[in-house]
Amino acid sequence: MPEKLPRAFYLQDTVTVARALLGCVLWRRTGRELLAARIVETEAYLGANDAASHARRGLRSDRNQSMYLEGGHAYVYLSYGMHWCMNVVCQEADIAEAVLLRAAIPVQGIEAMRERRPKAKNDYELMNGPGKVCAALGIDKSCDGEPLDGDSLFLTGRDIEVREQEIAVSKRIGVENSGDAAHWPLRFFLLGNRYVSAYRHVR
DNA sequence: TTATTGATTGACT
DNA sequence: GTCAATCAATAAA
Repeated sequence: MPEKLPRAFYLQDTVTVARALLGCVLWRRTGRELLAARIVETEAYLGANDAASHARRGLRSDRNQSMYLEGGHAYVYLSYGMHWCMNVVCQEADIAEAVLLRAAIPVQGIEAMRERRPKAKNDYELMNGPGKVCAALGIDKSCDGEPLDGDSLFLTGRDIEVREQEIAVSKRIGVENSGDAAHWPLRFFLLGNRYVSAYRHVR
């Protein structure tokens, strides 16, 4: 079992964390199952000054309060009233920056993932979207605010090499109505990787 | 108080 | 390409 990422990892610049998370592995234990997924797509959300963030203008609510935790915790919220999405919280407490996990490759427990994602017709559809990552791994409200070095939810470092030139950058998805922030280059993914979301647009 | 809007997904034309 | 599902947060009234 690789080492869990240390707390200091999450206190780096949030864009640095978003890039560094590519290739890292997210682990989820539910009962006797231990599931693992390699992250291949992330998006950075930069707190109060980011119009696309749930914490824009310093907004606080029951939903987003875990964004204000110290780096190294999970922020899990319900998207469109239906789908859970998971963020990795960054920065010190009260700085609401986070990285959305948008896509991953199955590493362990793929059969359990297929059961949780019956609509996936092939392996690259299991977790090629933020709601699908949470569905496949059984991540829901119970994970919100949880530390990322615990027993049921944790992250370990890269188990593959990732060169800087393999990291592609684009604007974020689904935030068109956020003014200038809609165009900020804060989405990061592995170039040409079949498991990323919206693959057809960036092949 | 009511209306609008999503950090999405999947079904359908 | 279009659109509905479904609900919490926010904006508007």
